[in-house]
Formats: sequence, structure tokens, C-alpha cells
Amino acid sequence: MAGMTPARGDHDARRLEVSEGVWRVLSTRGFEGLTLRAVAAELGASTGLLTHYFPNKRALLSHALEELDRRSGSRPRRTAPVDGTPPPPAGLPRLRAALLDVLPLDAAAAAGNRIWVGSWDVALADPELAAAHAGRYARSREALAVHVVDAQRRGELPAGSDAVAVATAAQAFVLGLVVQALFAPGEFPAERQTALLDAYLAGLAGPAAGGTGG
Amino acid sequence: MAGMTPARGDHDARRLEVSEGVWRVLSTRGFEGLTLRAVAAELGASTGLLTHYFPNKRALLSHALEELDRRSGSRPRRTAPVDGTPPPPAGLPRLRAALLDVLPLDAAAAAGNRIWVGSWDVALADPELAAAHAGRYARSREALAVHVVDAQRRGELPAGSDAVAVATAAQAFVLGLVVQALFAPGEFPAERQTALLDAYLAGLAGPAAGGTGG
DNA sequence: AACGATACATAACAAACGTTTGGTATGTAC
DNA sequence: GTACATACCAAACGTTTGTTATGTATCGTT
Repeated sequence: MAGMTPARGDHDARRLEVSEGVWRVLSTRGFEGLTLRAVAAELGASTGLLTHYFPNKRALLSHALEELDRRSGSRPRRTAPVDGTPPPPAGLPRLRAALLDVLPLDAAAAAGNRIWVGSWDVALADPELAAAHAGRYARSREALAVHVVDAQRRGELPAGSDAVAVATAAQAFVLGLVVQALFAPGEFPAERQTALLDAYLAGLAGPAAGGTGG
Repeated sequence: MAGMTPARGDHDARRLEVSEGVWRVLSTRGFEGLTLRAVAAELGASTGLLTHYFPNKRALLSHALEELDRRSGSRPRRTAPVDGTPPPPAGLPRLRAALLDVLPLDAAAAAGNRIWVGSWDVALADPELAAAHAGRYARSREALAVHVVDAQRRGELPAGSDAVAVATAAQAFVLGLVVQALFAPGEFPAERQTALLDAYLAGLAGPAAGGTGG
């Protein structure tokens, strides 16, 4: 059953397999090492296969990044787990879960984050990719802001502060922690990352007392 | 014996001019667009000039990054300004100044940060560069920790918390803010970056205001 | 004036790159 | 069975890359 007809699902499935090869090359050799030949070798195929499913290298890369975003973005493990585990209650626990989802707490998350961090160089030099990235982070901030508002309604976070600002700051915090953890994985095991995040959230909840001018 | 060859300073000065060309190419075209010919064209010279001052491309890049680090790292504008302005007092104000120095508050700082963020991809794929980066961030954290300790001694920050953890978290915060500001400069003008940082610092100072003892 | 080192420019080099081309095998439609 | 589209592989294309080789002008020293 190999090399079959064009059932539409097969085509998209094959494109996803190719994207997985792209991920593997990116996470080990970086964008600098992303060549069509490297991806083809990773798949045990030829470059002809790649050009058959994608018009050019940019399309190959864009699709891989979009697919990676869908994987780790629209289906967060901790916010809405796939197994029987119930999701954390709305409000602060769910904000915490969403932020934990970003961190490189295991090897798979580290590989994904390594790709994401690596993509920043090429994205900042390519307006189209830059817009895609900016949109992604804006959407992520909005999602976090919803959790912040929930937490404020429940009294878990001070009600006076700007929810969007809190969400933006929280995302900045985890993004920066990702970078540091990738460069010094030995110094940033999962427990330390979690502890740092919890300390950050405690700082948000702590100064509650009423007015927050500004 | 003095000066049998062209003055040593001239040689190093020329290497720095070359590095400036490297910066210009990196900040506009990214690491993907860093080629010897691009740098040569940027300098209005030939690739022969580059190979005369650097043995190969990696050395060219390493030197440019080290020089960039020395520029923005060992000579922070706000922490120890060059003009007559007095430096901010030790403790929390100086911590704030050091963190502000990281942010892309003007075009020059944005260009430098864009290079730095772009370097992460190639650095994560190159053990030698990765070690250099990890060392840089570790040193930066230590410097921040000193300011945190100062602030704790002065009662500007709660004395109970781990100074290294606070410094690490603060660096994560500004690093992540850098990334978001680079991708959405319109949404993150200097005032907003400063406001977000000040809110973060207020959160650090806030929760212990009364001193719960111990 | 002659010399050797320095400071480049010019040109060539093999390797690697993204892309194109031509071919084969296989499946569906009629 | 003919016709046509899909799914690839293998090879080649022209370009770009980092690097090397060669030439030449300049300058300090003798």
C-alpha cells in the first residue's frame, strides 16, 4: 500500500510528514542548516518529493511553522489536556497552565521552542513571516488576558490593574525564560522554571491592596 | 623598534570598522543575509579586505558579536552615562537603569537587539557560540543580582527573596519584552516598555511592603 | 634606490544551494 | 486498453557561497 492515489487526506498527511522532517532539521541544525537536501535526507527521500508538495522553500518553511504553531498553540497540553485529566479551573490556575505550556519543560517542548527562537532571525528579515509572528503573539496575549480577567473576577489577581498589560508582561516573562533555559538547560531544569514562574505569579497576586495608580 | 608595521591601533580600528559593516548587514538582512560579499559591498570594498583582516567567516562574525557585546554591555548608557549626568543611585534605581539599558528604547538599541535576537538561531546550533551566549547571560544575571542585593539592603526590595532568582526573573522579563517589541514596534513604543518595566519592578517591591518578619 | 611587509583589489575555485527538467511507476476514469 | 493525473526519483541547471591565489600600490626601513 505505498504510493497511492490522490485521496485529499493523503496529500495533506504527506505534507505534514514533510513538515515533521523540517522540524527535525530545524531543531538540530537551525535555520542556517535548513536545506532541501537536508530535509530530503531526513525523510529518506529526494528533493523532488519536496518540490512536488511545495512550490518553493519559503512555502515549505511557512507550512512547517504554521503546523508547529497549530500543534503547540491550539492544543495546549496543560490548559486542555487530551487524557482524562480535568483542565485546571478558570482564573489564575488556568493562566498558570497556559504559561507553563510555553516553557521548555520536557525535550519535546524544548525542541519546539528551539525552532521558535531560531525562527526569529529569518522572521525579522521577512515582512511576511514577521507579520505572522506578530499576529501569533498578539493572539497569545489576548488569550492570556482572558485568563487574567477571569482571575481578577475571582479575586485571585488585583482588579485595578490593566489586564492586557498583565498578560503582556507575563508573556514577556515566559518568553525570556524560554531563551535562558535553551542556552543553559543545566541551570534551568523543569522544577526551577516552574518555581520561577510561580514566584512571578505570586508577585502579581501579592501587592493586591486596592489602588494601583498608573 | 617602534612601529615597524602600521600602528597596531590602526589594524584593530580597521577590524572594528569591518565589524560595523557586519552589524549593518545583520540588522537589516539578518544572519541569513550575512555574506562576505554583502559586508564588502556595505563597506564599499572587496571581499579581499575581509579575508585580509579575518581568517574566515566565523571569525568575522565572532569578532563582530564580541564587539557588539562590549559596546552595549560594558558601557551601559543609563547605568554609567558618558555625559555629565550622574549615574542613578545604587539599589533599585540602578537595577531599573540596567534593565532599561537592555530594552530597544531607541533605533540604535533596536538594531543591536535585532542582531542579538537573530544570533540565537546560529548560536543554538553552534556549541562554541552557544557557550559564549550562555556566559554572557550568566554574567548579566550576576550583575543584576548585585543591584538586587543592594536594593534589598536599602529596603527597596523584600529581603527574604532569593536575589539570584529575582535577577534571573528580571532578565527573563526584559528579554521577552525585547522580542515582543521587535516584532510589534508600533505597539511597544519606549513609553510603554518603560511603563511595563516599572509595573514589573513595582510588583517586586510591593508584596513585602510591611515586612512580615523572618 | 632598493627591499620587504602591509593593504588591499581582482579573479578564480570547488562546493552547495534552490529550482527545473525528464523520466518512470502507479493509480483512477472511461 | 487508452488516456490522464498523481507521486515520486535522478540528474542537471545556473547561481551564490566561502575560500584561495595572484597581482599591485603604498609605505617604513635601510
